[in-house]
Amino acid sequence: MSQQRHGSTPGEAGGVPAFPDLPEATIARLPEYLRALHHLAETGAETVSSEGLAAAAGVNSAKLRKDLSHLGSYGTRGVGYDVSLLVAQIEYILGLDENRAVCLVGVGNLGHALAGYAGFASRGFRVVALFDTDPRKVGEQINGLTVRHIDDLERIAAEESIAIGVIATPPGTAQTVADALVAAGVTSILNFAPGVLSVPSNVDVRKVDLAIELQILSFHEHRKASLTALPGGRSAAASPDKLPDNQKAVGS
Amino acid sequence: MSQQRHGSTPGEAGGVPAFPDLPEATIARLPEYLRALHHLAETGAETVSSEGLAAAAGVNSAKLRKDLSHLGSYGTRGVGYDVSLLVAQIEYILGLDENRAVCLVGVGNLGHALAGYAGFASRGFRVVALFDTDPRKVGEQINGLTVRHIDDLERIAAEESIAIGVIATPPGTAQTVADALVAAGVTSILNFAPGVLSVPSNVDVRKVDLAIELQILSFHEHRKASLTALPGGRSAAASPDKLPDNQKAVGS
DNA sequence: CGCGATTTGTGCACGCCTTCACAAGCGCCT
DNA sequence: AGGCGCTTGTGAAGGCGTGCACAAATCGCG
Ligand SMILES: NC(=O)c1ccc[n+]([C@@H]2O[C@H](COP(=O)([O-])OP(=O)(O)OC[C@H]3O[C@@H](n4cnc5c(N)ncnc54)[C@H](O)[C@@H]3O)[C@@H](O)[C@H]2O)c1
Ligand SMILES: NC(=O)c1ccc[n+]([C@@H]2O[C@H](COP(=O)([O-])OP(=O)(O)OC[C@H]3O[C@@H](n4cnc5c(N)ncnc54)[C@H](O)[C@@H]3O)[C@@H](O)[C@H]2O)c1
Repeated sequence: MSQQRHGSTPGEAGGVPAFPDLPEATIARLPEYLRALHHLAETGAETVSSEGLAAAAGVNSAKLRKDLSHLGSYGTRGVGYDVSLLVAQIEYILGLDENRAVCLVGVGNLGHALAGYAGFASRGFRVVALFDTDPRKVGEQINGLTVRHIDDLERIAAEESIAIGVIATPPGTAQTVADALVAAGVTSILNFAPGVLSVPSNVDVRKVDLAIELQILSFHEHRKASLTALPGGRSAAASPDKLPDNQKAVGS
Repeated sequence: MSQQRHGSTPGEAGGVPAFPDLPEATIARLPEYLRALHHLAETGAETVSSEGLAAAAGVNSAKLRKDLSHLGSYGTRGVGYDVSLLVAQIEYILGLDENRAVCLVGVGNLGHALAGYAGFASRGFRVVALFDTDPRKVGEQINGLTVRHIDDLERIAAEESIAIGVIATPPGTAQTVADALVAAGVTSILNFAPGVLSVPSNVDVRKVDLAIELQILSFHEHRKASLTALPGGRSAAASPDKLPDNQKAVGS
């Protein structure tokens, strides 16, 4: 896609793993590997083979090995990967050891659910602030956090060093909120409102759109239906796949 | 306007547009085009240029044209695309004219928000049933729907011809729920629980994982930080991009 | 100490996707 | 009618990602 291209930086010493520029597709899969590894660690496993980890993460083992090789991983031939070492490696690469501060804007239906979600904390993030404009919402306590007015965004973002913002407001106000986040120094945005955000090139935006996911599924339903309706179309037995075709990475 | 190439099924007559097999990347973008088109239609526009629509959808105009060409679209050179015609085309391809029935399993924090989400209905779907196992939840009314016990899934799914199921239960029960959905005849699943689902090959699964999205953003934060810290790294001015790099498609 | 079993890391080929660049088509204006 | 400007549709090229297949490395055991 766009940025990387610090290509070499040959002045970097060989000891510390510097900063590899991984393929987008790879970094999109690392979180899945990480989750699988945590699960394995809980079961007491100390090492995993690429085959085993790949199965747990739902990918091809060759792909997994190539992904891990990109981050100069330490596996042992004949044995596999050291689980805790690999966890540490991936967490480092993803920057999860920094326990990043996240703020959430829009405490409505969806925002309320997100604010109470335990998955944030357990996966390396701290929700440190909630914002809304609705005077009935401002002041409300959710999960130990007080909902603030969005006018306080800039001040609080600076105080808490917030780098990531989540937008859960109606579509019409999403761009305004995004602008406010950017002005407050946020450089990564996760957007739940349908629509395209325009932000400076140094800001990353990822989007989650429920309806899009459903529509993609709907397409496949449509396709499946038209296949079985066709005389030439082989029935279900025709599918020669190995994996239940998902979104690739995403990247989606 | 030739448009053939739905590969096989040569017995197909030329009149009806048959069923083109679109690239995955293309179908992942169609919903975004559709949303942009609806927005344009509201503003009264009757036609759009590929440039204009591409901007509204946040993609490259060449990519948009190629995508539309795949579905044998009706554009007019020198003029652009007829908005309402294109809307109809895309809705047909995505199968949205069938107003598909969707069920939601797991009416907790997240499920409650989803059940009340208006975006389902406005984008081509009907939420026709809610399921849970918690006796305190079963019987509850949400948005005009009664929460049913999951044991009723099979019966209701058959009655309502439910083809799409949404999973919003804890991760530990997601596989069980998926199995139940499959047994009930559901062939498309949208999964919000972290983890990998295993399903028959004729069932499509898409996954939405908040934490993964955040972790990908975290990676980019990490990368950006290490760039500015590096002596050789050009500052923000170095980025030569045109679009704020997002997840691709696909991919999710 | 050597051998075989096992598993990683990767060179390579292939296919998909993206992007450029431009000819062909269309409407409008003169 | 003719020409001109605009926009689509697409051929071609390049890049990226995937998966195969295998050589290299490591361990355990005899
Ligand atoms: N509810 C869902 O399940 C769901 C699912 C997918 C996507 N979404 C999307 O997520 C967004 C939120 O959905 P919702 O159902 O929670 O809507 P909602 O109306 O319940 O909540 C929106 C909240 O945003 C607040 N808000 C409005 N403008 C604001 C501003 N400028 N700054 C700060 N806060 C502001 C409102 O006061 C309200 O509390 C919408 O864009 C929706 O399309 C929702
Ligand atoms: N809350 C969020 O914002 C959020 C965000 C991202 C992902 N998730 C994921 O979504 C899922 C749901 O999250 P939540 O916060 O709503 O959890 P929750 O505990 O609030 O809700 C889970 C619901 O599922 C029901 N349930 C449990 N087992 C069931 C079964 N076998 N059949 C039917 N229903 C069953 C429970 O009774 C409960 O009502 C989790 O997997 C979570 O990781 C949640």
